[in-house]
Amino acid sequence: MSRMRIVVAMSGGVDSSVAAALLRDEGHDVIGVSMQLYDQSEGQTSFGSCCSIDDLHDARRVAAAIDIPHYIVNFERQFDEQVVSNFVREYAAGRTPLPCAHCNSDLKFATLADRALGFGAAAVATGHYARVDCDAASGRYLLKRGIDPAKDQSYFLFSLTQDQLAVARFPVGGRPKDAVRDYARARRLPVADKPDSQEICFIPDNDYRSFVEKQLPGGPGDGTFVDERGRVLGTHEGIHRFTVGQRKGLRLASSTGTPMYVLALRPAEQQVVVGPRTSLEQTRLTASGVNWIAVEPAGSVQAHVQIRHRHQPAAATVRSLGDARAEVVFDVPQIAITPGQAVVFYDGDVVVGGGWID
RNA sequence: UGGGGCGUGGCCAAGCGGUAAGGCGCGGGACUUUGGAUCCCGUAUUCGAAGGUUCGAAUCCUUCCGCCCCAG
Repeated sequence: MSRMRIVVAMSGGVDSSVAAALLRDEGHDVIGVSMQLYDQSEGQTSFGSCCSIDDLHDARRVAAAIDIPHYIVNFERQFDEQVVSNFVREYAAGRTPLPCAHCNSDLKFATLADRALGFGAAAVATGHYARVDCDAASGRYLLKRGIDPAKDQSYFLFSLTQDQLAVARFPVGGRPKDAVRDYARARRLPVADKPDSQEICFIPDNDYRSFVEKQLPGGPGDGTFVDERGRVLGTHEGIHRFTVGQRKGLRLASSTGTPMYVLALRPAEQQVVVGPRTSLEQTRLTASGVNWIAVEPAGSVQAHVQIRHRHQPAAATVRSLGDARAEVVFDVPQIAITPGQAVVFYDGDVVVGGGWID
């Protein structure tokens, strides 16, 4: 690979730090950039876990350790517009958002990529476990799973466009997590033994409910729990507190003695429909905002389809409905198909495409 | 003080003579850069109290205590 100027999005975690180090060691002209995504002036050190002031500091220390310039860009407004507001809006609408995917396609590989061009960079790198290949035959860029199946993050990247993939670099995608850790230690990066981040980075104390409630225009609306026949079983304090497939926190002791799960959310009626686990099984779904990465199929294609992060891909038939919509029919019913989550179609390691579950 | 019903772990609740289901909640664990997601494990030597019948009772009998309903 020829030497080029590359901007690396540094979160302060191990993966993006190693990504920067790897590129640096390959001889590229690397520029570290960290995104400031919320107002730090109020002294909320616990705002989130991946973008806190401590993380920014870690990123700066890593940049110094590998001798690259480091900048902090202020994307508070964009983050709020692209990610946070969508997150709140989705919950209010009875859907379960996937903020990480929006952050990737709408912020990191959009706003940040634009800024990178301003630095004279030719590519944007992140610490995601995924790979990009260029298909010689079609000339299209392909998104593929990371080598380490346990850490693969291609699911969160399904909505990257060809233009975005063209400039995307995922230096750790071809390595197992252990190797990334080892590299960080060998390179003496100060974050080598930092724990992996998890949960939503902008939610303090993992309390997304309070976060959403503070931003809901009319505040949380009370509603009822109903069974599949519509019988009222109890009351709840807001539809945003639930997601399809949820079992815990319902505080409903079923009369049948079998666990109750959330089957669906009805925002118009503020109803949470609950029922037995077997009622969570569904064979079909439709998706919107579909992004075809490899190629949009003329007819139906067989694929392995993932309906949530960490979901074991399931064999299914995928059909384009046109207008960025698609239908998926699984060979075997799947548990808890959840509106708002991403559905991603795979052909082996290759992401054929993906969309948002209706 | 006529009639009827009921008292099972923090809560709901099955069992109705054979040696305490299950759900909720709680505790712990696994998993995890979405989901107070899911999953796994644990959670009553004891069934309001005391006697009795029985090889054996939470389950049958007696008495007492405490609730609830109908009628007065």
